[in-house]
Amino acid sequence: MEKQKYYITTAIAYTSRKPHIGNSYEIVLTDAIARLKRMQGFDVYFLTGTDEHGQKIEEAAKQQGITPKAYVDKIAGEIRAICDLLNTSYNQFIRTTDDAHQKVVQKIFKKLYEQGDIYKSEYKGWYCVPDESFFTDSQLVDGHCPECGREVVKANEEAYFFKMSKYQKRLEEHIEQNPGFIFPESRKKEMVNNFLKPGLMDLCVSRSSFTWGVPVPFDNGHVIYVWIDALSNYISALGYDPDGSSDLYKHYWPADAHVIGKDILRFHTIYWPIILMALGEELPKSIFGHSWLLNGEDKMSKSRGNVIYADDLAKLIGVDGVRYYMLSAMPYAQDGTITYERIFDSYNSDLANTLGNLVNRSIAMTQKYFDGHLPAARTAKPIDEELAAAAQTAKQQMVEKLGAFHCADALEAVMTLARRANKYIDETTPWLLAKNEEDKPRLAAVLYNLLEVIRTLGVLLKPFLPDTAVEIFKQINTPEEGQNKVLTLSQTGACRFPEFGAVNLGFAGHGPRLFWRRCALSCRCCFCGHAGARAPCRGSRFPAADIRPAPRQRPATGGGHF
RNA sequence: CGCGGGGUGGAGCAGUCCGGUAGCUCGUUGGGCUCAUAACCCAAAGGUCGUCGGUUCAAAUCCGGCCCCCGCAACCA
Repeated sequence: MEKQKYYITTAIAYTSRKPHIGNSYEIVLTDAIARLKRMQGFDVYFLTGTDEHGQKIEEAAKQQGITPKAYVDKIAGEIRAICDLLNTSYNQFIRTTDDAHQKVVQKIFKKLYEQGDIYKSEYKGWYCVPDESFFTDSQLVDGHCPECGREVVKANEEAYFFKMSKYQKRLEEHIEQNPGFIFPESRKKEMVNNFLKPGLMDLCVSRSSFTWGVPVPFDNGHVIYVWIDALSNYISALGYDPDGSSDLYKHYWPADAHVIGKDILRFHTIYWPIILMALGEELPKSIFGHSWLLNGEDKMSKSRGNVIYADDLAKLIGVDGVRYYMLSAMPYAQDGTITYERIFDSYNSDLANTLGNLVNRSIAMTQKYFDGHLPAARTAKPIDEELAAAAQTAKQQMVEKLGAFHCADALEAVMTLARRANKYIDETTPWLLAKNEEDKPRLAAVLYNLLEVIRTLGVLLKPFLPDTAVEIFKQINTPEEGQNKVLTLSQTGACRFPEFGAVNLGFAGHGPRLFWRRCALSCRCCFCGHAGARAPCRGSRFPAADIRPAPRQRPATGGGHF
């Protein structure tokens, strides 16, 4: 039977500057979903990339005295490096400066123009002469230029417009008939109440005030503005073409999920579906507007000086440490916060104490008592079934929650299993069993069950912490087929492990390898290394990374997203 | 009255749709254990679930008023 396809995308990141950790959240979240879907047997295609045109970039490049292309090449490189650093499993990284993309964008624009959905008119607004910039009514601050505060003059600029209103009714019907189209629900309400209900204005889809963009194919001096340029990436990447699309496109479109930030919801839930309607293409199945990761109370920004970058953080707590924090600290539909103290606490208590220590102590006992090879004679007891049941619950919860984008809840379900396993150790007291020869079969069973649960944790962690999962499998010598299935209960309710015997440790004599070492930092608030024990310091935030990073990590590189 | 979300023990969250002993993680205190990473396990303290009122045998959960916080309110992306 052919696999069911699943096409998921992030927004493409704007290449204006190096992305901070809040920006990087999106691709990690999307990656977790993509990995889950692959585990579930879907034929997944995961797209990400960069949005590289526009006035801001043109200006930024000018300031640095380089060409826009050189500028975006550099930033796009940084963005991609961060996506790679964060171990995200995208299938394609599209750039809006790609030739193929630009050609498709031009074709789309032409098609829409020829069929009458795009028309030429005037963009009425205000012009700030010294800044050489146009502004709309709503952008003005007290009737003055929002950037310099000076007087603005009325100005008209020739521009192309898209007839949004023409498709409004169809879009409203579609949203109504497809309850899962926009989620979370609160975001959908915002869009419907703020934009759809009052009625859509036609959208200005070209600019002539700057040149860094895809040229309008039939009108010199105009470039295609961000909407059609950037949004089209989702189809151009697959090989959409008004004159006949590729097989890849036919196979994967429509997208199953667009994962985007709440700030660009309007473009994805209104403009984009309408563009697709005009093109006669299917609409995406769902659009998820995620919330933001904030630094304490504030949005991260350079001017506030509170920016945290994923690559810096990874030097301290490893890539999976960063992923773990992002994925566990974000509530479903509310903004989450990142502070050094919270990073420190969640890292130590979840990854080091609960998970890392569980793996470490279980393997250590297996080696200490059996030289790493568990004998076949094993005695089961009823309590084992509780452990197996906990594993089942964890699996079911993880799949259900992550599938619904409730990522933190999904991870919590996995950690709950790890905690249950730690408790099981105390309940079964293997160190006492080890003292009597006649208890050896029971001891073997206990340790086996632990290793099975650890293997299960490895499987369940794959979407979230891919490197950690691999490390777990390696440490307990898990064969390929054991890396996908979690343990199951037999019909009689007795504990039955499908890969019984799979965890025959192959490196007796070696100690377990610590991989989530507890961070013993002197400063709890900002990792600055300040010596005042637990007292908060007022030192600079996030300086050098010389404070005992997690031992395993990838090379640190640049930054990523929008 | 523009629209929407939030206000739950010290901190961060779940629960609210489908009313019925208020839950989880961290932190704190006391105890246990010793396989393990000053870890793990157990127990306890700590909340009138923003506020006022209503419906109900019963409300964190339903209804209404009010007070705070946040997001959105179209061409910066």
